[in-house]
Amino acid sequence: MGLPKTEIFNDQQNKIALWAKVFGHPARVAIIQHLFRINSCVCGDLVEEIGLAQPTISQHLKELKILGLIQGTVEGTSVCYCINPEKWNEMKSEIMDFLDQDISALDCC
Amino acid sequence: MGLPKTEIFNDQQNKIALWAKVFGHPARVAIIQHLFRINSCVCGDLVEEIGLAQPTISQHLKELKILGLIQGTVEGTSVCYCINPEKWNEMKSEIMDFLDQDISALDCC
DNA sequence: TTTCTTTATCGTAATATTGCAATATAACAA
DNA sequence: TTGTTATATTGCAATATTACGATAAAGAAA
Repeated sequence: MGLPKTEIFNDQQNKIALWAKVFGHPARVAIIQHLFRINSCVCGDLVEEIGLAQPTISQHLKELKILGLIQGTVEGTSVCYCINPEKWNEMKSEIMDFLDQDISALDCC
Repeated sequence: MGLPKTEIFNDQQNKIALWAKVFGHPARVAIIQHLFRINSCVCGDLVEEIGLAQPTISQHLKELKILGLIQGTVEGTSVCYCINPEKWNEMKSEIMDFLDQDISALDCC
């Protein structure tokens, strides 16, 4: 035990859970916010910006990269990261579909 | 180690991470979807509906309850769960604020 | 009362996540 | 070549999460 039983859920449910999980840590939220704020790619300053050790940041970047939300471009010695707009919009619309259900008609106890 | 360093992030970042984390498991996504689909409260049938053991469902319900997204009303021997519309909308707008940033202007490498 | 039904809690095993020191890698500079 | 800089990977310790059997709690039914 200890592993989620993904096989008993449908693709949509598993996908939403995967998107949500990657935002389930404030460091990854902060990384995304920083990429939006500077409005371009970022090389190197994330370690100082976020305040975690370099290997830790690298690991969080990897998780965002695996889902395709960010992409890295090698620029000489450093790597520039930026948001992948297509993936971001794909994720956004899937999350919205889940969140944006009509709640006004709820007939509750 | 092993514990997230929440103190180095701001309240908004931590809150988004908390909301996201609760949806980071497909069982909790499925529970919410079921509550929306039947459009009323649900007593008892979640265990058969989801397909996990009763203590496991109870635990997932508790996590949704802690964040206030669902509420339980005791009905005799059973407990009826339903979505809390106010909390749902609060969560939704906070997540939307995070997701709904302008990506068209991104000047990337 | 006793029994049944329903949900919550406890305890525990298995796995996942977080964080970082140490080290590896890769490109540039001298 | 050697050194420097920036990022990735490895390895490991600490904590968190997931899942469920056993059991508790509480109201309903007999």
